[in-house]
Amino acid sequence: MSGLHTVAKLAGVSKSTVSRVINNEYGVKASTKEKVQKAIVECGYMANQVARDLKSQKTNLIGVIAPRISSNAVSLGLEGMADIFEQAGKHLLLANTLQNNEKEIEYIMRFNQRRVEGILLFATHLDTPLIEAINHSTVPIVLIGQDGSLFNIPSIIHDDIRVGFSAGMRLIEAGAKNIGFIGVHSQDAAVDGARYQGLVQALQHAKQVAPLFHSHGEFTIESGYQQTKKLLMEWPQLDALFCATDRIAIGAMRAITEINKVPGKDIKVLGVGNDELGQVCTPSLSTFNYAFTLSGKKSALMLLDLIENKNAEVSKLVLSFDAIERGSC
Amino acid sequence: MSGLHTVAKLAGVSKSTVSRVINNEYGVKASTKEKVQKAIVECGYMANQVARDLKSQKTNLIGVIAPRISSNAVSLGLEGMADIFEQAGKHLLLANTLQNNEKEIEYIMRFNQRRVEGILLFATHLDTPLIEAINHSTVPIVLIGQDGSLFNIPSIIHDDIRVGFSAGMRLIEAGAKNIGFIGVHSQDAAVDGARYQGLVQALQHAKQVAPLFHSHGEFTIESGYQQTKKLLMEWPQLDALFCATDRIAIGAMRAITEINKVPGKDIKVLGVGNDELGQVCTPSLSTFNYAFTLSGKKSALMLLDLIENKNAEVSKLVLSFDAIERGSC
DNA sequence: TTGAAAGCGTTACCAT
DNA sequence: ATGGTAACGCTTTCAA
Repeated sequence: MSGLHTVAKLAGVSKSTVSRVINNEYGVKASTKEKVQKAIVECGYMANQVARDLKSQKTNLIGVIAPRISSNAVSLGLEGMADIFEQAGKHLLLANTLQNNEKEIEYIMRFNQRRVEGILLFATHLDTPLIEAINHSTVPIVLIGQDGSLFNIPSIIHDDIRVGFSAGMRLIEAGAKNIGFIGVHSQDAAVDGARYQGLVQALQHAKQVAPLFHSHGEFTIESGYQQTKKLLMEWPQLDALFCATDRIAIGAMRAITEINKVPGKDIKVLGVGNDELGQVCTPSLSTFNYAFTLSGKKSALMLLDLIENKNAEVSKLVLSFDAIERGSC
Repeated sequence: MSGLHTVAKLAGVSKSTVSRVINNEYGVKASTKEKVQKAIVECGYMANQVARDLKSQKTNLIGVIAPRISSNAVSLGLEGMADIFEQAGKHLLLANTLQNNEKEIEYIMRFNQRRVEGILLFATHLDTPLIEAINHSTVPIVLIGQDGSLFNIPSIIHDDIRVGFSAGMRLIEAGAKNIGFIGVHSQDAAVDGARYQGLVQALQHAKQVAPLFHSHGEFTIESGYQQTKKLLMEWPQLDALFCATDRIAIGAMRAITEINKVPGKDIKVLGVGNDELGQVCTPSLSTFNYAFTLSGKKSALMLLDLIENKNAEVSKLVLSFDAIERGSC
């Protein structure tokens, strides 16, 4: 691939002049400009962004680290941030960690080496090694999905405690007395911890007995199904189930249906996220609408702000949600 | 951010020596190695990959261009390719075009400027400007979802004609006489064109009348719903519907249910893709399993092959599918 | 075992 | 209006 040098020789001018033509700078005679442009097409010149980045000390690159690209929260979030960064002229460097915590840390380092201007991190946990890795990062990092504000990490989160609280209130209003909770792994402070806490607070607030159980599993329909199957045996008095995600809730409804109980009648079910799956299943799933696309946009804007003004104007942003009333509660 | 130079001064050695230590090269005295390593941590040195890339003329970067990140086909495909590239030590540069054909071409150029080693392009069409852009690319490009083999563009495609044919046969065997087709936009030769063609061939093969209609719309549930609503008025004799995607089929089933007909009984419905939505809806959707994750993996492998051995060993790869029998047919 | 210097492809400054 | 040259941060060759 030919460089500036080749073009210069071909056009009989200096590299400087070619550079000026390429960058549309003033002070180039029209005739030489043409000569150069002809030479450019002749040898199929294509600017080398790597060299430019080195020279200008600016890459226009943003790193994104996700635990699972194909999940609803991530793929919608990606879509939102891609939109913002596209407008800002930034390119996206994407890493899929498959929930591997070491990879997460490795990519923070690799992206720093690549001189990205900032990193967006979809998090499903937040432990000491990760916090340290984030603190060691030269470039700003915005956390999505976990609250890192205690450690001075700018974060975009959903209102997880309040969603748990609202869920509790909705179930109580629907007449539930024996409420269970199905979460995910316990390291996930947002999805597993906060949503459960909110539920507990609602029950206390309404002077009801504490939740029957707090079960832990995966983010999948299958996991929701398997857990519920067992839990139904164990807790025959169960009359309401709050699930940390819609997929879990959908699995739960299948298990409930299988023992000839009716979700929404015998056992109320509530999910979180407003996954499209909940619209088409039977009964349709009552849930909470989480603004995933918006979380991507907001985190992108926050990161851009952090990149431009080195000091953060906002250190934490809590996204609201809407209750979605459907068949299961 | 401090560079090799700073470390060198701090350790009292030359840049060359520091470079050797960083890259674990032989021939550095243990004592100096230690000195250097101490200096490295002291000034928080972090290798500059941009400079390395420029020097080595190698970026380990792969560009991915997609029309819609959050779609099933793309997000699963991304997941598959991310896995392969991670193992190969490549990083992913991601662009979301939102179906904007010009952006597609723009990103092919931008990625070339960034000196990516190859590009993976999820395509929903293939017109002359795009073909030319691909031919002008210095780096290899693999097409996903459209057949570019006529133009010598390496492609990974699904067996779209055969899926249409199979759909036709399935519907005929189920007793259908009046079959309609709902596709997408007509520029999508794979999803709209090939799947319809296959259906036509099946009907010919079985000596049945041609499809009642070939309708065009979007890739959404809503679009499937709206189209079907109209089509049901227009074609009261309709007893089977082949939809180019599962989402369209799900929308169609809703419209059918709304006029008090039963999908799978009064009107057979078949989709394509095996979206999870089809598992949970009622009736569950009969469809064809498309290997989206695999398409990502295969395209990644094909691209890597193209990057290493400049000549392609395989120019086109057609992925197979399985029939999924559920409630709607 | 170590260092000096060239060079990767740009841009920017200083001359002319 | 144009050219020469240094510099961005690194690797690599050649010498010492």
